[in-house]
Order: sequence, then structure tokens, then C-alpha cells
Amino acid sequence: MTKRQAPTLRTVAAAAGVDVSTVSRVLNSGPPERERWAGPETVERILRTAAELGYRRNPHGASLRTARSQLVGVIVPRLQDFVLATIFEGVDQAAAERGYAAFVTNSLDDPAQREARVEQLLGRRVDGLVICDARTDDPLLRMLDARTIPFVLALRTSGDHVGAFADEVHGGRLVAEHLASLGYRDPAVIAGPGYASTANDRVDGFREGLRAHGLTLSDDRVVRTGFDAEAGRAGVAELLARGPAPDSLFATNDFAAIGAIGALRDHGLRVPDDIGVVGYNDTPLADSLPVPLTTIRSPMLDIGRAAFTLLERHLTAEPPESLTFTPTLIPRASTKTVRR
Amino acid sequence: MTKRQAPTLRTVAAAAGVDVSTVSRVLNSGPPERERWAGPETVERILRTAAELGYRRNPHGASLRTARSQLVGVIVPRLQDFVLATIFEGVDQAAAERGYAAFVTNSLDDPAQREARVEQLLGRRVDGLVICDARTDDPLLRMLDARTIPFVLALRTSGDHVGAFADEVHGGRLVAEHLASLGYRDPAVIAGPGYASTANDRVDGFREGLRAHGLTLSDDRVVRTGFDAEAGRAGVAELLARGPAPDSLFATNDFAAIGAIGALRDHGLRVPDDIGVVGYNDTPLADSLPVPLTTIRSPMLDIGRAAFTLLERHLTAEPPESLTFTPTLIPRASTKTVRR
DNA sequence: CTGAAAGCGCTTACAG
DNA sequence: CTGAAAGCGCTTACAG
Repeated sequence: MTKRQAPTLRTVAAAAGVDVSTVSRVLNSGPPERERWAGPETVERILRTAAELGYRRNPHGASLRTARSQLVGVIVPRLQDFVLATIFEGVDQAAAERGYAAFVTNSLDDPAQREARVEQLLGRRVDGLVICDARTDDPLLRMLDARTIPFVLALRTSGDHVGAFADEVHGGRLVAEHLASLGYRDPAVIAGPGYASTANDRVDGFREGLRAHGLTLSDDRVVRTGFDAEAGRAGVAELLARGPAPDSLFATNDFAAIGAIGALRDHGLRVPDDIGVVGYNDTPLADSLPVPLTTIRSPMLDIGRAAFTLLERHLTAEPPESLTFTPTLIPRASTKTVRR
Repeated sequence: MTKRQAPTLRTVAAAAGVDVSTVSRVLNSGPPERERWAGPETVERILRTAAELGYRRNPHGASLRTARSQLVGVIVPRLQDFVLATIFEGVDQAAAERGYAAFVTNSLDDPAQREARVEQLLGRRVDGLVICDARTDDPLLRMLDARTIPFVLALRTSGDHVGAFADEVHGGRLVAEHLASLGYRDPAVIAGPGYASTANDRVDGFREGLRAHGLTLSDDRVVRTGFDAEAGRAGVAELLARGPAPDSLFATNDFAAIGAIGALRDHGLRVPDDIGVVGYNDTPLADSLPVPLTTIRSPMLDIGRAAFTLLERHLTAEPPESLTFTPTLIPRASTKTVRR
């Protein structure tokens, strides 16, 4: 079998004995509408020849003509992060179902890197962007708005930009209620960076939930580090350096929780006997740890799928409204009832 | 600021007072060669106008003309897997540096899914593929060969197809030597699936390394599950169901190791006091676990970068030779000297 | 050194 | 219902 030249519209048209324009029209419309463009037997013949020849439309030709690439760009802090990888999978799934393809790229939460990556994506002529690394104050989003480039946010919010989110405040509240109802009285938080709305909202919800149970979260019980294991270790070091150990710990990410548990153990504190620990995201690991981790489950795949759907709506109709998903608490062995 | 029409070659040519072909030639050649196509002051003028207008070449137009898309497709088992996400980051980095863009997509190690994803990628007219989910017996690769579609492998090998790999046999040998020299005498292995060369090679190397120390690995000390935490749990369950506990465990993935440690603990076995555990990949987590994990570090980012480089060479010159990277052992607290 | 022309594969008014 | 033509933005022989 020698390599054949890929069949084009012209090839198909010639084989079917019709004009390329007819082939194009027939191939680009669905069963009902299709008959408007050609007689039933012509439609049938075109479809058959296209299939026989293995015709696949060349998207570059189409893009050039329509000024639409059916391409979207997704920008994430880092794909190595399980949460972001999952969101991208959601975007990619939904995009594929609608005939789009998605590029992903890392910003590393670095503004310069981010801008460079966005420009690369635009250089590739994506129709729009899904931005998963929005910042509480975000000049890049204002710039995109000024250039009227279509985009939606996912996961992290910024101002009133449209996107697909989880109710992070609610998530934080769930953790607070869980800890308070088990009898914990002196919790601390290891939160992600201040430029991430997710980190802020989880802490806000946590504080609010504690207050509802008559507890307060003082500033020295909050430490801002990051979302990974190393951040969890550093967070514990910082907290213990400040004074006596808390009786429980809320890490706003499962990986940070795992790092925290390791550091606590180095300090002779066992989970859950000496201190309760709660994570966030319900990573597959959470359930398989030596001490299974109490955590919050957030529908990350759905958020990714919804983000694409919003973007497509933005691209083809009027601007959509944001979508917010509700997280749930998954109690496990890393927290337990505390004797007062 | 209103939205301007994106400048094209024609816009630039008009503004610079030259023909589009001249602009194209100048913009597409580097400093030395550039002067061959236009006088120095013309070159300067073209460069300046293009910059002022913010010209960016439309890749769809170029692709149509050159039949080269400067696009590559990367197919991974699953992007949620840290190892694969890292390899993709390497491919993406190297691709971006060379003016290429990369699509990634999941195959979930499912042959049907895989084929569908490859066809989608080809439908997007990628110039070539980086395949990270090769199987020991792989009809898809034969099909790609028959269609003369350029591709390279990464991480997993298959037959003598070219790619960027790690010396997995060596990795397995390092683990065996480490355990043997610490005094462990009855190790077991929780390995990934049989269709993954990585899993097979690590086990082969392990067996070989043990033999060099006068130890043998019997078949009932090997269990085949997968690469994730759940696979680790299942692996331990299976091993313990077969008979007495081994004195050490080699899990061919850090996540499997974490799952295994959890399951061991459920059975009352502590690490490293009752049993030594070794993982693979040196995931960031390994160092931050309550009991830091002895593991093998493999240069995954380099493998990704190298895979792209090989693919580009394949695309522009003669077929390249495979590249193999060497892993190293990272000893940590999950293994210790054993008293005989 | 520079220009004019052809054509990559596609879609879409415009005719008939 | 179907066709012929124009043109999206680019590159590349071919002239001069």
C-alpha cells in the first residue's frame, strides 16, 4: 500500500461528478437540512464517495476561509497539578464532542510567562481561551477585554468575569462545620497563595463556618504558602514556630495536607490522635493514604466541561452566565471525635 | 481602542511599499540569510513596519501552502498521571522553542479510544505524533508505519520503534541492589500492567539485580496491577492473600507505593520497621510523605524534550536513533538496614 | 535584489 | 437543486 495523496473536496467532487461547492454544502449540513442542498440520490452519492475515499476536511483550508479555527486555548498554572489536569480533561472532552480541539499550556502563575503563552495561543489563531489561573487583580483579563478576545474563566474567579466555578466558600464552610461538630476548638489553616480566589474563598468560608459555631480564626492561625506538598511542610513549620500546635488543620489542597502530615509527624504529632487534618479536592490518593484523608470533593471534570460550553456559547451566541458547582465533604480517618 | 483587523502580509507590504513576496521572504529568514532577499534598508523597513503593525503570520495560511502545520500530537495514557503530565510539559517546551505547538490527548490505555484520538489528531493535520502509551504488541504502530505517518515513542518502548526512553532495566536493578545490600531477603513486586514495557523492564531489572546478589524472585512474589494508588492497595491485598508477608516491596510507581503503604498499615505492617518499600519516579510527594519514600528518579522532562527533538529530526532529516536516559536511586526512610 | 502569478483547500454569496 | 467564481493568507518557482 503506497501513500495516497489525502483526498480533497475536489477529489470527492470529481469522483461524484458534482461541483466542489455542492460537496461542501452537503458534507457540512446534517441529515435534515442536507436535502435542501441536493437531491436525495446526489446526497447519497456524495456521502458514499467521501466515505470510500476517506475524505477528511482540511481544517486549515476551512479556517482560512471562515476566520474560525475551531481551536481553543487553555491556560493552567501547571499541568502537573492533578486538579488542573482534570479540568483540562473536561475542557478537552467537551471540545472534542463539539468538533473543537484544545491546546493547553502552563503559566506557572507567573505573569510574564502567562502573557507570553497567551500571545502564542493567539498567534495560533485560537477562537477563544479558557483561563484557569485568574488572579484576584488581573491586568491580563482587562487587556483581553480591551482587545475583545473571547475568554471564560475556570476554577479561579476574578472580578465579575464569566466562568465555571465551584462554591469554594461553601467548601470552606463544610470543613469548619465538620471540625466544630467533632469537637475541635483551635483549628489552623494552611492556605494557597493570596492571588488565587480559591484559596481566599476557602479561608473565608472556613472562618465564617467557625463563627457560626462560636469559634474564631485568628490571623496567627492562618498561613499562606501554596498548593503542593512542600507548601504543606512549610506551612506546618511556620505554624509551629508561632506557638503551640493547633488541634486541627485545614489544608486547602490534598497535596499540601500530605506534606503537612509528614511535617507534623517529624514534630511528633500523630494524625488523627494528636491533630485532625482536612484536605481539599479528594485526589485519588486521599482515600489510599495510610491514614485516609478527610477532604472536600469538587467536581473538577464538570467545571472543565462547563467552561468549554460557556466559551462556545460566548463564541456563537450572546455572553453566557457563570456556572457554579457545589462541593461535598468526604469524612475519613484523618479527623475524629474529640473528647473535650 | 477599537478592534482592528489583524494585519496580514498584504497590510505590511502596502505599508512598507514592497511586494508581499518580499515581506514573506524577509520575515521568514534569519539575520544572515535575510540580506540575500532584500537590500539592507528594505529589510530594516519591512522589519520595522511589521513590528509597528503587530504583524503575526497566520499559520493556517502558511499550512495550506506548505502542507506543514507545525503542529504535533501527543498521546498519553492519562494526563492526570503526574509522570505523563511531566513528559508532556517537556514535549511542549521543546516544541514551543522550535515554533511548533502541541496537542495532548488521553488514550486511557484503551485501544479503541486510542485509535479514535489518533485519527482526530491526524484530522487536525499534525505533522507527527509523540506516542507515550505504546504497547508491547502494538497494531496501531504498525498501522501508522503502513501509512508512513511520522511518529516517535516516549517512555514506553515497543519493538524497535524509535523514541526517547529511560533505562528501566537499570532502574529495577538499582532497586534490587539497594534492597539486597540493606539485608532484605524476601522482596515482592507490585508491577504495572503487562502491556507497558516500563513495568516489564523494571521487573526484569529487579529480578536480574536480585540474582546478582544470590536472591531469586519467584512468580508468587510478583503481582500485576497498575500504576495508581488503588493498584497499590490491590497489590498488597493479593500478595498477603497468597501467603506470608514479604520483607520488602518494590512498587513500580510512587502512587502505587503510597497505596501499598496504606494497605500494609491496615494489615498492621509498619514501614520501614516491618517492611521496606520502594517506589518509582520520585514524585514531589515522595519526599514529603510521613515516611519519606525511597524511589528511583527518572528524567521525565528530558524524555519529553528529547522525544520532540527526535520527532522534529524525523520530520526534517533522516530517521534519528533512540535516546535512553539513566535513572538514579534516591534512598529515603522507607527502607533501612535490616538485622539478619 | 524585487515583483507578479499561481495555487494550497475550503466556503459562500451570486446566478441560473 | 446545482455550478462557477472569488478570495481567505500564505509561499515559492519563475522572471527580470
